[in-house]
Amino acid sequence: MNKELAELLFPNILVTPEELEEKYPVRELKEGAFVTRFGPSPTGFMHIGNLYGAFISSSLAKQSNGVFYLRIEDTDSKREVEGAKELILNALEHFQISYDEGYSKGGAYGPYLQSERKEIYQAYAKRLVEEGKAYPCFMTEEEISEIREGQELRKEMIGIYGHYAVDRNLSLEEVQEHLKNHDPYVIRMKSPGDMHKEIVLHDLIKGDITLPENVIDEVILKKDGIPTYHFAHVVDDHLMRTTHVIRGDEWVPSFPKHLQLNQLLGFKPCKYAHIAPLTKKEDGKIRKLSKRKDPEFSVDYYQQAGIPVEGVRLYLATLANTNFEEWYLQNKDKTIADFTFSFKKMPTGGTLFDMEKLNNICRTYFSRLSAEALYQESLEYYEKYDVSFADIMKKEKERLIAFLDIERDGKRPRKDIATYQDVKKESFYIFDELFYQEENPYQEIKKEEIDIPLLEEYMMRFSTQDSQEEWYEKIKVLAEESGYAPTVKMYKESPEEYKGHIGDICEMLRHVVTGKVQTPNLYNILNILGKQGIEKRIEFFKKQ
RNA sequence: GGCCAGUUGGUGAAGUGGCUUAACACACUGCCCUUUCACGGCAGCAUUCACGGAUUCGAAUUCCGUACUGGUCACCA
Repeated sequence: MNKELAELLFPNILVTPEELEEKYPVRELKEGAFVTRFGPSPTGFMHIGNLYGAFISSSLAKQSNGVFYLRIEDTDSKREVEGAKELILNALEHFQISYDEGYSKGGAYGPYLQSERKEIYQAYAKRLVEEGKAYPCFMTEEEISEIREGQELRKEMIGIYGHYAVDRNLSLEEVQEHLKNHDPYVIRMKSPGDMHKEIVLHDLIKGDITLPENVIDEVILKKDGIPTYHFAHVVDDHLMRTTHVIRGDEWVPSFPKHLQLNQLLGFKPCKYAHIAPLTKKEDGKIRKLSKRKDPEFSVDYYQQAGIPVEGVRLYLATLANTNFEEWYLQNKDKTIADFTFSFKKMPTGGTLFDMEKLNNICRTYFSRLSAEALYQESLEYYEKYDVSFADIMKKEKERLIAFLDIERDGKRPRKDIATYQDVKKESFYIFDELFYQEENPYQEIKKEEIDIPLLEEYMMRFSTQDSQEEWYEKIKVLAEESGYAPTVKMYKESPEEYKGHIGDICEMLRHVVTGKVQTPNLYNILNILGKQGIEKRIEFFKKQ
């Protein structure tokens, strides 16, 4: 009778599970190779949390010479957002997370778009019905919510199970009757579970977690014949021969369902690793990053803000494995690809996403870059987000690179740049067309403290031919002649004897020439600007 | 409310019975170096690991209870 029921429900499904098993054979991979996947649903933009999961999954596959694939989980047409699939693709590409097979790329285990796999899911659903492990349920939403209310009132477990599963044993005739009336229905699994029994999830990150056995007759096929996440996950990850399911830990509570589904279908379950969600602090409370509420965590925010791809990747790596940061700091010439990630070093609790930390990582990253590389990367950014500055960059390439190259030697590179935006912020004063356009370039400094005649005297002696030592020597002489201490030490010993010290002269020069309190080595900057350039700045300053 | 997990400094965290008078990084403070700032170096920043009890010669690390935080209980993923 189950056979007849299955035919009644799925008359058009001819493909059998056996054929599918054959079509998608077990992958021939080396021992220890991971097959992982990224399974986003196309419901809007990608956010950093999604990227985090993709990053971990791909890293694990790559380092084990396995396979990482992209599967689009679009089983909810109501929530699907147009263009979201492209957003996912773009984000993966931008953050250099490549996949071996998957949506838009193809592969032997496709299709990788769940909406195109309807037949496959139904083949397995049909088999389950045949074996009496699943059944059509014609309950209406009203009936179900009525049951729920009663359950809440009696403090019972909520859901369709046991005697609440009234359609479990519908006769063939009753089903036919419903079908004749075109009553909508879903397919539910017939749970063999026992509420009082427990199962264990051997989670690769969190360790063993004991959970109650599933007893709920979970919906596996919705009324439109499309599977729920639970069913699609079990069928797909089996057929696509996934070895390790890496997903957010919000899935832990539904693991018993997945286990049971695997058993019902006769599959060997994958290994599971549930990663802790990225969280943020809001009003003093910690909560999971949400796609809907936190657009500032959207992946293109980072692009716009000029945060380098590698900086984000490095930060994701430090979050993913708690020992990564130390390793990276100690291995200055290595990259992420050289690091081996392990489940053991993944955080078990929620991880707070810290922009300041990201910032710092980017600083370190930029400090290791050559001036030329920094120039190229920034140029790409500005060509997209600030064309006029990109033009200046191209026109004044040598000048900018000379500037970026200051103090960029191996041992103690400067760390003033955290984003591409900082390139402009830190360098604008070397370009006349930017500097003189500023509304008030001297905001940061106290004008009355500048000794203009002294600076003018200094310019009489200035020469771009001077070496740094000669340059410094000239200032020293000037200091002595004009009542400034030639060394800071001397000034500190008897401050009342001097107007100030040599550092003050340097500072005045810096202020007038750049309008900034903080710059890289002044000697280099003066040389980039040239004698005329500096004189022009002094004249300009006098007019302010 | 049921079930599950987590709780170490301002922050992220290392740590799974003695090597911990708690690593490392960020932030902060002070000093040093330096032509200023920055960079860098040094030092300071939890005598204590949510709280209470138990086990033990010995616990941040094991067990029990309490509190708090988070996750989850859809024909969403």
